[in-house]
Amino acid sequence: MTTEKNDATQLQLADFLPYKLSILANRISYAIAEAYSSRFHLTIPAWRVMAVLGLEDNLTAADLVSRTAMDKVAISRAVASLLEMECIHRELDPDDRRRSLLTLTPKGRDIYQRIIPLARCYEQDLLNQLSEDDQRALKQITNKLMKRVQQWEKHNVNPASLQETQDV
Amino acid sequence: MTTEKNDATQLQLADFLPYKLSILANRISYAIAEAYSSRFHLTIPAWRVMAVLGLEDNLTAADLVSRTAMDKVAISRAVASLLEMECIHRELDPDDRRRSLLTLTPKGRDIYQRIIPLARCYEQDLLNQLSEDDQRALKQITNKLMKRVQQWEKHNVNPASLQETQDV
DNA sequence: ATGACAAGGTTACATATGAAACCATTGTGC
DNA sequence: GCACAATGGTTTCATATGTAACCTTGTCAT
Repeated sequence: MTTEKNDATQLQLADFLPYKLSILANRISYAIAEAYSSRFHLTIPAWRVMAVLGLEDNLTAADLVSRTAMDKVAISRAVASLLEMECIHRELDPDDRRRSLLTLTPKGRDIYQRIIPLARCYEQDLLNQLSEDDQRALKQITNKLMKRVQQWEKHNVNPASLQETQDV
Repeated sequence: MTTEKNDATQLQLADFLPYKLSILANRISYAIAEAYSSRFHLTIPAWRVMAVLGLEDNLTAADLVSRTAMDKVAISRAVASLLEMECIHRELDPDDRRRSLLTLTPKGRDIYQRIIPLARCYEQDLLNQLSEDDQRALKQITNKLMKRVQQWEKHNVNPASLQETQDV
């Protein structure tokens, strides 16, 4: 381990938290996606839509947007592909014909229920690397970081100008 | 907070660790990228290349691949755009004319040194949300998780088949 | 009613990305 | 030396993604 200079004018990418998180998260997501895409030909967005519909029926595309943090174009495309695969069923909302209500088909539910244990298996394997304390800590830490990022986005400013607003 | 069923046949996306990490990391990266791309017109891959070259001169594209976890096509494109912006300089390696050696230009180094504090500011703002203990814990946790993901990739198998090999 | 504007979704376009084919150079076996 | 494999990098092509334009249906004030 060569201890590089770590002053303000240097930056070791491998020690830079945002970089580390990005690499870690992408590799985890990619590994899991590999598992279910090879078995069920689902993309990540399509799987996320199914995951939400597995918990709640008769959702609109807008509901999916708010529950998945994906934009509406991605939802639209994921829905289109799931319709073609006959994993979900769509019908117009009689009360508002701009909306359509989405539900898993039996086939979709079957696939859903086969992916769940797969996904949980990966997650559990990761959690098994951590002590109980670590698991609790990780949960708290990600929540804190997420809250802060949301503040960045809400205020649409850089952290320097936020440094006083710890109390928001 | 409606406490949903949390048995093996259901999955609350918002509580699914890989999903949370993915959303968190992407939003952090995006926010930071927004800051330097708007100021300096750099993409994420281009910035990563500069970050590495800021620490070490005369690297080849292959060196960049191994130091950034990006594939060689991404490196090639980032290098091309940085050359056009005159942020880096390229010369053939006299010992092996397949290789070329990359170095920041004065202009590139200037931009580099203006991005560093910006990047550190965001990172520090995130770390400021955490206690000292949390910061240490996060570092350990990400290291542990990363090691495990590398095992997944190395063995090219799903975690079920790895569960005995905690000792690798 | 009716015209302006908002909401739900889809389509079109421009850009980003990755896998595989490719070109040039170097190393290797004979 | 000379075929042939391996290495370093770039280009091509097919796919993925985001932004903006768009179409349809609803809402609201007049």
